[in-house]
Amino acid sequence: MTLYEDLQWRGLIQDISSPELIEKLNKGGLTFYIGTDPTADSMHIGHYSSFLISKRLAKYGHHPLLLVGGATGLIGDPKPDAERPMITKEEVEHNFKGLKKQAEEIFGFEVVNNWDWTKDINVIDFLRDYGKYFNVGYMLAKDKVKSRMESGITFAEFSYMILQALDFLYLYENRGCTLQVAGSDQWGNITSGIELIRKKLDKEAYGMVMPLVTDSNGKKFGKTEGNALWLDKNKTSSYALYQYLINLEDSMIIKYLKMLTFLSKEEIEDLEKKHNAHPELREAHKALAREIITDLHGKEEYEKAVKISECLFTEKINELSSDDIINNLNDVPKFNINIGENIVDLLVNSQICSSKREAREMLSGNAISINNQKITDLEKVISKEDLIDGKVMLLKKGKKNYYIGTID
RNA sequence: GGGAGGAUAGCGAAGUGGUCAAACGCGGCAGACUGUAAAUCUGUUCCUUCGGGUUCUAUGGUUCAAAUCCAUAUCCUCCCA
Repeated sequence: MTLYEDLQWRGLIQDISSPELIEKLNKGGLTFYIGTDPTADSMHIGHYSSFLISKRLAKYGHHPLLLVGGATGLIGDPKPDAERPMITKEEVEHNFKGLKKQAEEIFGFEVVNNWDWTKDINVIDFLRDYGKYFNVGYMLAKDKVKSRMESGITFAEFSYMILQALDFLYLYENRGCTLQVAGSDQWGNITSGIELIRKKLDKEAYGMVMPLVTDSNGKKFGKTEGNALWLDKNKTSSYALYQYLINLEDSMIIKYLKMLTFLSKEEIEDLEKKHNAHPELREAHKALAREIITDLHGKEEYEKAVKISECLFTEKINELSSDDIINNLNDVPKFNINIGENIVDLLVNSQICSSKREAREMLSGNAISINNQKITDLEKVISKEDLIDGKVMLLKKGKKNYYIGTID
């Protein structure tokens, strides 16, 4: 199977700028880049899904450059709905450092920063050297700009595409980079860069975009409400990641395996058969979790996550000793126990519930259990009897949120 | 600079003097069913010492009573210059 066929089979190609690219991809030897802006100090699982392409292409003999936008992060890529809030330069710098380190650790390729070649361009040069190549009509026709004409868009964000085009031009001229890869929402920005290169240098550059990874409801992969799934294991534990992956909906799991792992066609087809025969065994889910967590955090972390999950979600849970809990479940969220405290106060103080009202609601709704025993008594007071071996407490909220209580 | 319109809970959006802690939809959370899945159904979704308390951009005002009326400010959108 050629590279292009492989990418196609995995569902990773939404669009390419020219059919010539197919042959170039299959031949190898291209320098290409994929970028992101430092809007947070850690990447999340969404970044992983798109940046993974760098490893795929590298395997076939291409040269990846990872761009973290220290300059573009200060401006903000227009979102379809609303203007981004400005973040401070210090914040961007802080975020940049975090992302750079992560990108190097996880993907292992060179990281470049567009701040380096953008910071010294003055306004006049910017307008003459780049602005002169952009027709406003062309810019207005871009989807992202169009969708913002009603809700409003500032000149800063409007100009974003010029900055990104300039990046591509710079990398083309200075690093021999002829291809930019990104998620499909970047299509407009990529074509701007291709146009700029064509107009200024009379040279052909290429673009390729991947479809956004979404679930059956069109929701972005990795977007759990509230907290993102960070790649930094101190922000999102391997266990939390494992739980997320193992709980993905069945109908999407094969698609995810293709897009997010390096498993071969044969291996995935085999998993598909197993999955269809016995979906409740979640073999495909487990394979996905294994591949991703091992790649991100390493084998040990993965095994730990499996172990914790097995302890908590099988019959084993009733046989756990306090030592088992302390030694094995260290990725499970913790809280402090005060003997003599009312159960409602405990839930609020430990931030398991956000208010007493909610805590009472949970209790009366059968949602709370201690050491696997349902608690419904609002007046319950925590005593030594509630601790396993007098040391720890295993508290569960809902069906799958575990917390471990310890005494100081 | 002139004119018009707007700002309501996480989001979208009703409400234009009391019956408003504020309809409805989405999202969230929980329960049932299951397989730690999806779909579906049910409940819930400001805080509370369960008496009540604090909310509808902000500040002042009118009124027995304000999300609702008035004034000023801030922000946003559109149109004209």
